[in-house]
Amino acid sequence: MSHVVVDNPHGLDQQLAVLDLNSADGQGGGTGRRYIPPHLRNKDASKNAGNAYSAGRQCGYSVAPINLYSPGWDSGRSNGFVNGYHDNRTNGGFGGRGPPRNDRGGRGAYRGNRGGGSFNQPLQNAGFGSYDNKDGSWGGPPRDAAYNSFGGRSDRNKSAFFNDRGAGSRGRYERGGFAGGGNTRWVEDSRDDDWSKPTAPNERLEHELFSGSNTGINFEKYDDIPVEATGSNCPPHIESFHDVDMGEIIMGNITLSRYTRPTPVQKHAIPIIKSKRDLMACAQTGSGKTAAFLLPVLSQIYTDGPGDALQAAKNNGQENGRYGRRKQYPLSLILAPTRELALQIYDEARKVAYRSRVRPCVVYGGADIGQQIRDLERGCHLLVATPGRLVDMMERGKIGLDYCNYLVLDEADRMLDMGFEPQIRRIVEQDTMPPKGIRQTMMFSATFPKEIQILARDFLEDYIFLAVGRVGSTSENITQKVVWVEETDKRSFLLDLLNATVIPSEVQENVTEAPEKPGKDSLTLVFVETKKGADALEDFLYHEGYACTSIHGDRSQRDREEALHQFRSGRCPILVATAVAARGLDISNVKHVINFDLPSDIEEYVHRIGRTGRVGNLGLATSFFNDKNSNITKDLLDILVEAKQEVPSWLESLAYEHQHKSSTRGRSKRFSGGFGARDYRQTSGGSGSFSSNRGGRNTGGHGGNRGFGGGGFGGNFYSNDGYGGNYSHSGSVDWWGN
DNA sequence: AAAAAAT
Repeated sequence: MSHVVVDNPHGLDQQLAVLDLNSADGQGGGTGRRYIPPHLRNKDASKNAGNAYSAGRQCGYSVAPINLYSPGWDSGRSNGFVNGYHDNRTNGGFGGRGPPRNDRGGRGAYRGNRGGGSFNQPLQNAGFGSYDNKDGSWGGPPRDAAYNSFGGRSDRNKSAFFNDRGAGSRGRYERGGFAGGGNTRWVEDSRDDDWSKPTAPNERLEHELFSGSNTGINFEKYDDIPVEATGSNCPPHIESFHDVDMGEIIMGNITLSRYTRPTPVQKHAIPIIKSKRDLMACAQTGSGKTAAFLLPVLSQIYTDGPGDALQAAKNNGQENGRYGRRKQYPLSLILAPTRELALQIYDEARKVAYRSRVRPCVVYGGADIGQQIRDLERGCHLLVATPGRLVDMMERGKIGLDYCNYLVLDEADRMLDMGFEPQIRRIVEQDTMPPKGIRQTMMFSATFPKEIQILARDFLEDYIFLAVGRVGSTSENITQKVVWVEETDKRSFLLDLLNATVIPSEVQENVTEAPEKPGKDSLTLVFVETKKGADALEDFLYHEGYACTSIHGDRSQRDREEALHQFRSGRCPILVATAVAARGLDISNVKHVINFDLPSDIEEYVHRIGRTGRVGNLGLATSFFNDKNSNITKDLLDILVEAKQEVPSWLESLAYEHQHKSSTRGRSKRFSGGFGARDYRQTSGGSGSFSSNRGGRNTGGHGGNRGFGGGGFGGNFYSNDGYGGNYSHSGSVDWWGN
């Protein structure tokens, strides 16, 4: 880890270059047009049409709505603001974290970890301690009383007081058809048989969970997001959370979360899930999809109670004597690709589970498994997990999926991409999980390539396919800039960029902090391609005096979480990250995403820039482009055009050249490009050239696989045959030129 | 020649 402190004097030319990105763009001479600041771009409503695929495109499925929901029931709609996203949840959720670590000191600490492999810097309650607290509740006194004495849910504490100490009373859980009994804690916790009734409030917990999420986002744009639902007997979508009866607890937590209106994906997914249908949804994180499944699933669990799982847990408890409750039988399982995403979902689940008897848990690798086991043993009704660690837990006999009637695969494409398919199949098919048709299964994926289709075929029963237009990524609430920067100039250029912070002069008066010290309201996410590069760049920025931190896969889990926390909280408003942070993470207030290194894969690009401009906010994405990035030229151009962004002329020429040079070349990655979310938008949006542009990847002979894009959706998508096809990893060229 | 994820 050498600190290459580049001597960057912030030369005048550089500054000018940044302040006028157009002239900086390049080499090619720049595009010579005005730079439209993000806050102005959006005013042009006429540009809005961009991302709509035609809702009219039908896929051959009759949609015969069932009227399951009485629309009359208080369909009070509110206007304007919707906070219904999982932003901030970490802020809120981890409010109870220990005292903030000193930026600098802290950094020193984990910096050691990365470089040398020495691993012992004491990090106070970072990372694990944090979600230790989360549940301090149930079985006993909170573990980390100092930080979060009542960390757990009030109700749990309550029941702990009432029962744990006083020898559990009851047994009467009848709802699921069981006479309860015995004195396992399980039973104690369900001393009130009715899971649909809220438990006692707990101010402290309430504050911890809900105080942070107050983004007040103007949501108007969301009404434009196209959603298409196909499948037999698709229930009608809702317009208000009140249009479907989710019960007292859910409605209370919706209110506490300040969700006023459902997002598009929620409008559709909630009634589908509530009517017990399987679901395959193409939607991005940031579209509100976490709540879209958590709300109805938990609502259903509250209504139905624990059912057989209670008995199972009891038996288990008896078998294990006083060490009972060894094995937990979650009623619901959510699988996610990355640890951070799992945590994020878990944090959201805690909110939705507030004042309920449902106890959410999260397990993932890189953290002390013993601690996670102990957490599980306090009860686990809803489990959020990364696949590897869950398999581990199952093999250790800590988790039984016998009663897991709700299964959610989040970011399914990403999970497959990361090679989790064996683990996923192990979990879903080769264990004790109820079969499809019995359990209810929901899959979420940004793309819908063949691999996902097969998974859907195998895991889902008579499902509804939901396609939600992309919210953040390539839509117009993100201003995308591509700038030609040679490798050697990247650092100084970055500094200039950070200093300029692209705060348009028109709004300078509203900016309270100096641009070079972006406050919590303007976070900057800098992506690099390698872990080494992340370390090096962070060191560089650090020496240049920026409050920054970094995240990548070689850092300890604790450091990753801490870094994320520092970033989210605004203490380190600059985060240098590898691909680990590209997907799924929902961090509010990311105003600027900088692709210090462009990825080789356009989907990765889309995911990255999607970290900004979230939930209706405006964002800026700046990408450094040079010779090394020729492989992404064409795709990048497509994206820019599609999102109605300015296209540097040099990029255009390059794309043209490149296309000629490599017309026979295949595309990278299995399905990264094939029909990304953008495809399904775009193809039906009328850009006929789009699919053909994308070349031999998966278009050939495969119309049917293109989701609902290329017109072939109806065909072999639902049928179990017809997969044969050209999904070969045909010659690809990646970032390294492989 | 990367990254991610169970250890």
